Amino acid sequence: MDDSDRGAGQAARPKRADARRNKETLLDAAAAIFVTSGVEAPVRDIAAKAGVGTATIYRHFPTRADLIIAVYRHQVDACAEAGPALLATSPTPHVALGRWVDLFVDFLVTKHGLAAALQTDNAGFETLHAYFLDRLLPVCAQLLDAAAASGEIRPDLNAYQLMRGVGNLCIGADSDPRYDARRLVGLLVAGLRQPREP
Amino acid sequence: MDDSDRGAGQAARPKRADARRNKETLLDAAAAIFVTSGVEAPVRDIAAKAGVGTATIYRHFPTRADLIIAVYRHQVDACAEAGPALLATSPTPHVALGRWVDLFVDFLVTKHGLAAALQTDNAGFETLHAYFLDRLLPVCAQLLDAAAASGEIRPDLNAYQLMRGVGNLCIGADSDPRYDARRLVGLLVAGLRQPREP
DNA sequence: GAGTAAGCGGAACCATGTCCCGTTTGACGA
DNA sequence: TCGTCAAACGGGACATGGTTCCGCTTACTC
Repeated sequence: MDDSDRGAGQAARPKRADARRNKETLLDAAAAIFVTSGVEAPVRDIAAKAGVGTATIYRHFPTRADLIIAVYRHQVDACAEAGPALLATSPTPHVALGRWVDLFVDFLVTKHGLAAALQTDNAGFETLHAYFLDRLLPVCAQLLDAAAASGEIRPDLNAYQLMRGVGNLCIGADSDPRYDARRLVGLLVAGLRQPREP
Repeated sequence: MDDSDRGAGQAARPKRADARRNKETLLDAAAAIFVTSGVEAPVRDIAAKAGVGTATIYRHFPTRADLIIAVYRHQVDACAEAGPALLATSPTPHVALGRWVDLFVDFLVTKHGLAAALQTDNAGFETLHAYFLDRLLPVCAQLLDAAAASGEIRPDLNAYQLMRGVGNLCIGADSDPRYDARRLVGLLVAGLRQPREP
């Protein structure tokens, strides 16, 4: 599952061995740089760290979003797969939703600048936004529907808005010790709860 | 109250008439550009619109934050002043808090890119962040304290976190019809409510 | 009306994203 | 093993946008 280029899917794999090696090297370099300088680090820095020219980055990852997606794909997948599992093992759907959102928040707040990149309307990041949505929105919707069906929460907020809200709340959560995104997200999810049956 | 340079405070007023005129012109131009291109619009665009050189902008407004603050100062002041008034005229402190937050959200979502600029950690925007905090945090704290004192909400969230949360939720609220920041903020404030006395 | 310094404009400089082009090199058939 | 050649490479060129510098203009003072 970690040799993403080989075989399945419509992704064409590079023919030359050095190309594949460079792609790996770039992924490692990018991951390292993202940790220290955030996901908006200069392209040249990543290229330098990997010991390649800038064009090589663009050849393998046409947009920055492609690079970010490639670096975090496994973790996003893991988050997506955790959804149904949580639903199955949690006492109630609302608890499952809360746990899953916590997972998502933990992922986001540890990736310097990722939450901001997700929400920015700069060109070139729609792909990133779209990827996250594509991968996580169905999971979120499933949890939300289950919680709504059980009557625990008000049924009138769609998954998209919840995901955006959570993502937004995570912006800048690192780099500001006074701000606790988990807390705020917790309040937001609490606000979802059905006041009571009248 | 609209000739901000004259007289009071420690703000030095430009001596020459053309300088004062240019400052006004720049404020008008910036306000117009902000509406169409957002608060991150290129400096050259604003200068061009005002018919001045770029250096003139930097002479009057050393950082972009200074310009943004100058453009929106009146509206921020109005929002700050509305706080105590709402507290006095609303049925309960929690209602006052909700109304005030709505006011703030309405302000933010109509200023393209302002919420994002407030939260970005790019250098040069700390001043902006600081100004908003300086002006609005005390008001928010007053409302929050009143609501906590009345027992309507849990008392353990400070005003800073609330403001950041609200600000964050407003990011990108324009430019995405599927996302309704007012709604999400409403849920957040609802989540603040005391569950019940046990 | 002349002197002077505040203020001005725009060119210059720097950082960064993006693209192009001449060169290198891995893959493969002879 | 060696020759061929297109894939892949590197780094320089270009575009954009923020910031600063410098020679010129002009509003104020006397």
